[in-house]
Amino acid sequence: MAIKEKRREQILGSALEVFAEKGYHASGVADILDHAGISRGTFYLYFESKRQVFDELLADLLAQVQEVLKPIDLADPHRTVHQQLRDNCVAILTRLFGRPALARVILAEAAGVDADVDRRLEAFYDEVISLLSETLAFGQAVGMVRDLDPQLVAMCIVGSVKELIYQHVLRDRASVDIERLANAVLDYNLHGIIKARP
Amino acid sequence: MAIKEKRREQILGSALEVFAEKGYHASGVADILDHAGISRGTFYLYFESKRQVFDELLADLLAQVQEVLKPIDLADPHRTVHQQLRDNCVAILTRLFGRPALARVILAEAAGVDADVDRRLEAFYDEVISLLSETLAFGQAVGMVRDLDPQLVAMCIVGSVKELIYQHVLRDRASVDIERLANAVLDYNLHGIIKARP
Amino acid sequence: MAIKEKRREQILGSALEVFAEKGYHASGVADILDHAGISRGTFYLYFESKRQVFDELLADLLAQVQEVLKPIDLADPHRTVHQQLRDNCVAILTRLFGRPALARVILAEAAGVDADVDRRLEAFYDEVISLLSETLAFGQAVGMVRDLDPQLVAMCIVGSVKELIYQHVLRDRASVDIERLANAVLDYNLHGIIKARP
Amino acid sequence: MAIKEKRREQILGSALEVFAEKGYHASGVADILDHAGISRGTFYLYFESKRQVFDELLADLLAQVQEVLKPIDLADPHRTVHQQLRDNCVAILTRLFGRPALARVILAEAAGVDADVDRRLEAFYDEVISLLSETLAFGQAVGMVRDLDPQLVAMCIVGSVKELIYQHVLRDRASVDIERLANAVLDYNLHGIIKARP
DNA sequence: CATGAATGAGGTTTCATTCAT
DNA sequence: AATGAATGAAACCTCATTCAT
Repeated sequence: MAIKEKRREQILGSALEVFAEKGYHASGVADILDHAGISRGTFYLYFESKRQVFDELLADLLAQVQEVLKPIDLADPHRTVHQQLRDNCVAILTRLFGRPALARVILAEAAGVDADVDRRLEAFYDEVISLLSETLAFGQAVGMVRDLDPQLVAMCIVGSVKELIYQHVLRDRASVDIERLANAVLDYNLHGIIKARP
Repeated sequence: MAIKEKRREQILGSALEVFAEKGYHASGVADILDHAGISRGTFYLYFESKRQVFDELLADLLAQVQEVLKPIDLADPHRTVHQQLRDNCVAILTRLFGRPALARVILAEAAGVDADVDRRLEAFYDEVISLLSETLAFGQAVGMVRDLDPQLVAMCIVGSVKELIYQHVLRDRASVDIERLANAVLDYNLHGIIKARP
Repeated sequence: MAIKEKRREQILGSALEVFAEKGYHASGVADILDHAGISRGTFYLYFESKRQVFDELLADLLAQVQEVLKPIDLADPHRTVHQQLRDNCVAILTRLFGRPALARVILAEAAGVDADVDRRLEAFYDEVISLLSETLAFGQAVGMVRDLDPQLVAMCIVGSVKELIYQHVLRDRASVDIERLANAVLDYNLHGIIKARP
Repeated sequence: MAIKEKRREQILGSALEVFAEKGYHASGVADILDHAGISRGTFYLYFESKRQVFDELLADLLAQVQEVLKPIDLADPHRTVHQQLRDNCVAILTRLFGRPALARVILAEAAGVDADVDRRLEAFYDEVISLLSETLAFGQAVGMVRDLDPQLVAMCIVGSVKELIYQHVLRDRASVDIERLANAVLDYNLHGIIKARP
């Protein structure tokens, strides 16, 4: 049993690296096979198709991202809202830069794989945007957040984070200063770019 | 002469719609053929390969986007900086929402088509980010822009705009209120989300 | 009328050069068109197919060769048999080296074009071999020719001449010493290679 | 291991027969597939292209011919020069008539397949002619061979043998009297056709 | 007579998946 | 459980031929 699970993991790991390296369409089943050091037959003993492997990977990846995002608790006595936001930023950046392959696949390769995959990605981002949107609306209700369209701004926030990570994973800079990035994206999102009139 | 150019346009148009509809990999040359109402041979009379069609489309699309972006002129006596920024926003949104297929292809389908295409996209965004980054740095020099990392924030801005558009074309809402979107994304980028302490 | 015939000749000429240059299969109709400076439609106004052009060329070529070969007349009071043989050799070499393209096509490109063409070539060589064979048999009857199998030796003779020409056209040596070649092939065929015991 | 080699041989064998039967250009990969009783995919598992199959065949065939040709040893105490020549003739005729498809491909189908193939054929015949030419020159030096141009006569000899074989495989006469052919071609080449004056 | 854009059958090649061992 | 040779549907592309202008 455990051995079976191990094989699956091994194959998934190989697939992740291969997909991250060459993209889904440019990667043949043979590439995954070579990377994992197994034979064609074995692959289909554990997975139904190349597509299914990708599906499973994607589910994993999305779960990892979601796992890291913690809702903001205005009443938390130990950490200010700003600290919580910053922790969230650091956490997600840490996780994604800790597994650049993961980030590459989710941000650069997933789109365009398949109509199904596209729908799942869409659903995922929908959820993240919804969450953010609600958080923003709540922030408005308590007077912390400016007068803005929560839905639209939620999209913008998601986009700003995605692009920041995407641009850094793309150039696979091994060493990214996560703190600096977190501060930058947080500050940008909170205060914008214009210097306020004194 | 003119007829030849027309055919090319017709094929490119069909290809654009087909790629937007089904994605690059899921679209066969046959799909483009059917859509354009021409035969295999005709296609290869005008293009060398499916890949070349995509290349040409992409170049077109990127050019259209770049064409619309106007550098900010601080000394313009007729339009304030804010107006210029807003004009840019409206212009790019108008162009992309006016051709949703275009937006879909550039934002959702292009990545993962090919290593070459990926490089070209990367180069394109590099350029946009560089431009923005320089503009921000200049803004800082004249005291309009806050203390921030121009490079990183440029990425964030690009991401926020991309995602906003992406989310709207994805759900192909025929009627988008461009004014509202432009105002939202501009306001977000200028002032962030947090209500300033009075 | 005359103009029509001229066009045909022009196309045939172009086809001959193109086929000689690149071979039948490697030459597209387009190559012939380009060489002749005419358009696709025009070509099919004068010929039914690429194949038909080749057929016509081949017929032409074979006719030219046959035209040159004169039967040996033992009773000719003006020229000895040896002179007649030598004249034949010189004549055929002159004609073929005068039109190297022609020689290339008949010797190197014709085989393998088509089952039909193969049959026609076969028939042509059959005829030449038969003629030679009969001449040899007659030569034996009058005591000039050694005891040998006329049919087999006819084949050998044809082969020796073909190869000699083939090897020279292949390397398209512009200047071939026809006299020397004629003497060599004639001497070889008459006396063989072994020095007779004195 | 052995099984893989066997498949290759099987495919090569089928290809040889198909090419011999219909010629290179008239044969599709499908014909080879049908003949071998395998599927498209299997073919491309063992060969990169139809062209490569032909290349390999041709190399094989040329090697077989070359393998059979033994240089003449004037000092051989066991076999006279005449015997050695005759053995060579018998050997090459035996090998080629033993595999008529081989002979057909090498003599009738190879020319015109491709510029590359043409070059390889040319190189092959060059070598054979060179060898023969040197042998003739040596024969002259020791006084066995008449006064003749070794290069040209070498071409003639090659041509005579080629044509003899070609004419016989073309009509695929299953039963050829190799002894008779060998004697005929040898006698022809040694002594020519003219009865020596007593 | 001439044109050249259009055609489409047919060829080659790829690759995810199966199955006998 | 594992293997890897075999499969064949489906993709891409070419080019001799046609036909509307």
